[in-house]
Amino acid sequence: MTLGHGRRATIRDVALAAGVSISTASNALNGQGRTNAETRDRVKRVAEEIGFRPNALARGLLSRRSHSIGIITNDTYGRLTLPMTAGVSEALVDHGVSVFLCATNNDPRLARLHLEALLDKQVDGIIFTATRLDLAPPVDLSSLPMPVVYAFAEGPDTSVSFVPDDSQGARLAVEHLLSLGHRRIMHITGPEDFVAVRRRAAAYRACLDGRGDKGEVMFGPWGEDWGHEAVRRMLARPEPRPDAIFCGSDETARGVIDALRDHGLSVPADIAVVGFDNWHVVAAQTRPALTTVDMGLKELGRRAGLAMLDLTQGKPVPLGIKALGCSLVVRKSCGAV
Amino acid sequence: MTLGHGRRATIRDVALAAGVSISTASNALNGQGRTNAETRDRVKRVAEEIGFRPNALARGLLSRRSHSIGIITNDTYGRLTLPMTAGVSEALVDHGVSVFLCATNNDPRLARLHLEALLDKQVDGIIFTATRLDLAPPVDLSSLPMPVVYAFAEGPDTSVSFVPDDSQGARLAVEHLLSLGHRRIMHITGPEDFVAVRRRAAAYRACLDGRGDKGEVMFGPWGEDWGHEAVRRMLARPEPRPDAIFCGSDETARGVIDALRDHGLSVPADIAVVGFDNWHVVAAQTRPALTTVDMGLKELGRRAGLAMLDLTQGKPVPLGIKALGCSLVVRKSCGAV
DNA sequence: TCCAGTAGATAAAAGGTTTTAGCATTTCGT
DNA sequence: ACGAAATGCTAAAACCTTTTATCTACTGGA
Repeated sequence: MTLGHGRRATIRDVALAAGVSISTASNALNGQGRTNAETRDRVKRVAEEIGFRPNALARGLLSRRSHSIGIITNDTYGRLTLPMTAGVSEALVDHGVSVFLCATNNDPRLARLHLEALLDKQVDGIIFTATRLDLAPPVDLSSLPMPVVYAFAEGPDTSVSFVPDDSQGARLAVEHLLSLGHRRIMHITGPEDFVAVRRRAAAYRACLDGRGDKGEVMFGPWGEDWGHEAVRRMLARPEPRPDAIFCGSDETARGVIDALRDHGLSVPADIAVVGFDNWHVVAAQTRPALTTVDMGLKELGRRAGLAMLDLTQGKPVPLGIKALGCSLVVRKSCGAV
Repeated sequence: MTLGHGRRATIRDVALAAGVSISTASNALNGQGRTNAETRDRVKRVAEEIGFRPNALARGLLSRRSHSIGIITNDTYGRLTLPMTAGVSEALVDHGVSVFLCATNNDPRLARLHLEALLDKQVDGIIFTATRLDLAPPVDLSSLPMPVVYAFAEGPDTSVSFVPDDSQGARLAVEHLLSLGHRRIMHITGPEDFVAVRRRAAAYRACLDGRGDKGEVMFGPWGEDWGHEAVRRMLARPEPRPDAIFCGSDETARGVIDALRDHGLSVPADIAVVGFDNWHVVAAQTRPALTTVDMGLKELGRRAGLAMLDLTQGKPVPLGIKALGCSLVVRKSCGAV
């Protein structure tokens, strides 16, 4: 900043200092129009010297692109949101696009407020994100004048959505257990009204069905307590005991492992356990550390960000719901190498 | 939207539909200048009908206030950031101010990129947030043309910072234990190079010092493992055992409680335990549920947001570091009612 | 009747940038 | 040497809103 006053340098200052008109300065800086190479370099040098950066407001006013997008989420405490947001942001920051984060707390009033602020600010697009796949946005997003992308949420068929492939993730877990020789595999998971829970359970059953095994699924509330309770019920029944448990969340898995230990059963020696989420605080601290399915949330956000980028640039993007593969993170709770 | 084309309604459309000039429309909508009451109402009604909302870009260009601020954080996985951001956002959304979230991952290149995007977008202010109090921003924030507020970080004396009152929080924990009759209170905490750790330890010592008790502090890495290890060391020593442990984090506390159980000691009957963070996943799931210190992160964010609001409106805000009180969340791990 | 004052409305400028159309000047081809 | 084409630059319009200064018409007072 070699400008005396606090004012930010404008292209006018550049033009003045370089002894050219504003249009020439603009052309030179953007490589548009016909410009003498010597002039172009001089303008660029001067711009650099006085620290000129174009005002995005003015630019956006004209180009109708604000280079910002909004993320609307219903999640305040962020186990899912923040990795996704980080992914989105990472995909976009190199293109000069910034991200407005709007936590609605599932409150329609708040959501409307946020949405109006976003519309006023002429965001180039909106990404909607939820804590569960089958949750509708707290405000109508179906007829906005800009593209909408759903991440970890399923939008209408005419929009673009990215979700983790729960079926494939569940298969990953079950096949891992099968490959280690386990044959009596149980599934302890969350409430059946979650679509993700139903998909994982269905995939689990399908995996076992090939072997003429119906399997057994216990639905319940999420959380560690449910893991304890489920183990209590399981052990109260007649033999044979399962030799492996596939859990619907890392928290449940932790509860299961703790409960098994309390009952004198060793993991993985007596019973192997697999989780779902790869939520680091939980999975890494479980004893033994948890083998679990990772949904790749950051990558999911990155994909959503890239899709949004294409949409704002008018490029074609395949519509519908795209399921992204999960990966298995092998730690100690299954006894694999 | 009664406008045929996808175009957003402008004030020009309002003026046309109401049969007045653009200036009159603007005056009527904003209650500026002299306007006939009848005209004013008609303009407002028309604006409502065609769904007019002023373009924030154009407005910002003129008023030099973009009604957006940036949050720069080095935290990607969000245990601290997201509650604070939610607080900031909550304080600002009612004033039409939106929040850009910039996760820098502590990478200076990324931080510079984000900062430049924010400056270009003419944000009205920047809030810096970190995962620990004594972490400098990965990019120089000292001479920006807009106000900077530090939340959960200590900025220079000439700026405005909000941090949790670690000393008071620690006192809360220790006095709770004292009030329950415990007399041999240990402190198991994080690495000594964290300023928050040193402050808590100092407050802990000061509390005991009045009773002629030096206390004992064990520093170590954060995390559950350290809790286990610390308990092992503690029990390996000659009697007398502590009758209470004040932990520097909930994770450590959970490790401590699990380890005590493994060694046949009961919490709270044999030893009481207090944590620090009130990180719900950890504190609520510990068995027994953890009594712990809550730093009020959301409130901290709210205060930072309000301060930013005042700053952008030119109101005076007291400079320096403001320590915000913590609160004690009583659960089961101390045996209090 | 004329003047001053006021109410109500508006034209124009400003904010910073990009783009279009157009103006000189030089170069090229014949 | 002359018209055509290319080169280098610029004025002005456009994006949308707010504000200032100005203009018109009317009211009331003398």
